[in-house]
Amino acid sequence: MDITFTREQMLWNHKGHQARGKGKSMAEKPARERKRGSGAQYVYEVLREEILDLILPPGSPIDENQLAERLSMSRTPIREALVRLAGEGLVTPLPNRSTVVSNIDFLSLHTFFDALTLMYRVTTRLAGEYHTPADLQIIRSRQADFARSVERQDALEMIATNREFHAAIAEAGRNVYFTNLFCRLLDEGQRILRLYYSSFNDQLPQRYVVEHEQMIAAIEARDINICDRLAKAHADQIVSQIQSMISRGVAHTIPL
Amino acid sequence: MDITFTREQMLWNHKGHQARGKGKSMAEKPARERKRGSGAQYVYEVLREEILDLILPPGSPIDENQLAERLSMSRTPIREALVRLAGEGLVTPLPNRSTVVSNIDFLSLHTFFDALTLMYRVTTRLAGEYHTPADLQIIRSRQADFARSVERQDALEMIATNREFHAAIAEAGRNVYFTNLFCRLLDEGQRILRLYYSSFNDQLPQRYVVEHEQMIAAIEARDINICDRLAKAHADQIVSQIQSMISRGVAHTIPL
DNA sequence: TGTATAATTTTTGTCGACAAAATAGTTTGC
DNA sequence: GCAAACTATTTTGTCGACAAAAATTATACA
Repeated sequence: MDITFTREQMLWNHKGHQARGKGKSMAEKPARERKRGSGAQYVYEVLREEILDLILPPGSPIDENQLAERLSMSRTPIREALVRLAGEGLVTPLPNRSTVVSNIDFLSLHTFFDALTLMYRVTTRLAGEYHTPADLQIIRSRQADFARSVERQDALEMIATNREFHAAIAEAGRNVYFTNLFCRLLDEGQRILRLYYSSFNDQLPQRYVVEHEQMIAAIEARDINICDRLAKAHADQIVSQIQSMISRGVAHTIPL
Repeated sequence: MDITFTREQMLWNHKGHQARGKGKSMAEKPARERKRGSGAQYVYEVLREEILDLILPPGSPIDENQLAERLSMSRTPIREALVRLAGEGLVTPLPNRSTVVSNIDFLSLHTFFDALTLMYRVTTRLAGEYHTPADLQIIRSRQADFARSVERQDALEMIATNREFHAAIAEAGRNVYFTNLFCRLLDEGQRILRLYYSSFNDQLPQRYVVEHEQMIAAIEARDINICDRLAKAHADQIVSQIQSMISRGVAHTIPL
């Protein structure tokens, strides 16, 4: 039940929407004069964003030569970026064949939801325990960003700002192991949500804003039990929304 | 409070004990005639093992040229392996300077223990939920290996077989996210335990054997509450042993 | 003698090239 | 007309080379 795309759909996505987003120029970068050592990092960031935004849809092959030409550098830093992305599971290298963007395995979603829920709980709990005033300030700022995108009914931005909000909470919990896993899960979740983002414009986001506020209050009060309960409720809410999106089956980025 | 080594200690470790273990030849590999595409994988495995066994101690720099010569291949596959290891946190790349084996951060050990304990619990719990008879067979086999190494009082083998036992339980839980994190934590734990393995020959391992048996029984009975409780007790036991080892401060691989 | 500067060596990050594998395309046989 | 075998092209994995950066050594100067 992996999601797959025909070659036409892939090309549609890739060519047609390649240069949208944060005003990237077609030439993609002035070419020469990059800082030494920043090459692979840059490729990594570009690819990561395109994968999470589904500009590179699941299953699509990544052509090293083409990328090298587009970003005007040699294949070496591109390969390094691909190895890193493979380590994070965003990309799957097929031996002696092209590397492809990892598929979204809908059959193992319960596994994903289990991990996501537990990480919601444990990071919020730890944030209640270890946060500093500076952390709270950042968290509140992220929450303001999220509320603004809900105001605007911008589903895509909601997904991104929601991610940043919870990532900030995780940071306040000060456990790299949990933060790393949680961010990986949030990334994976972003890919799934992007598939269904047109369903994201209902009454639920407003509820999320309220729940976020409650979580902030619980964190500030350092009441880890309430943190845990709120996080679990929030996670369950999100999980059931994703599940209902999937069962309704309105994937947005598989058009035509 | 990161652990550091003088250059002499590093050389002692590296040169003196490099070729011990599973009968690796000094030449390290027949050189030519490797399968295409296996190069980086091989380097990865060699480095990983040497890092976990502290043959390459924390903080020691990894010389790409030297490695390339030792394994008789070019720097390209070596760099790929290093990127992968960096992704797993076993190695830390210093920009424009050599990559070093990641330090063990004793100041953040509580963070490590938190994550380890939670993963012990959740993987055992999930194993109770999702295991198959085949899983149980593997788990029992790993437990037999562990019991044998306790019998032999071989502390180094205890560490390895204990790792495999719990990894098998995690596999039975069928959640890649948890399994991945757990294995990373077990690897990190292996490095710490190796530092103190001489303290590992007391009465505790026998107790671990018993606790393992109880966990197997709970998994087989599919009683996830007992699974959870036993896993927590087991984790607490191990954590407190490591803490007492550290407070006693008898590091074995920092000799002379 | 000690310290700051300059020259030298070592090491990393990137590049272009090449051979093994796989893919695509063409020819041959039935 | 279709399938199998062969050829050509594309693409990956690896290599050696080179330049930028850092580390090391040598030199100048107080």
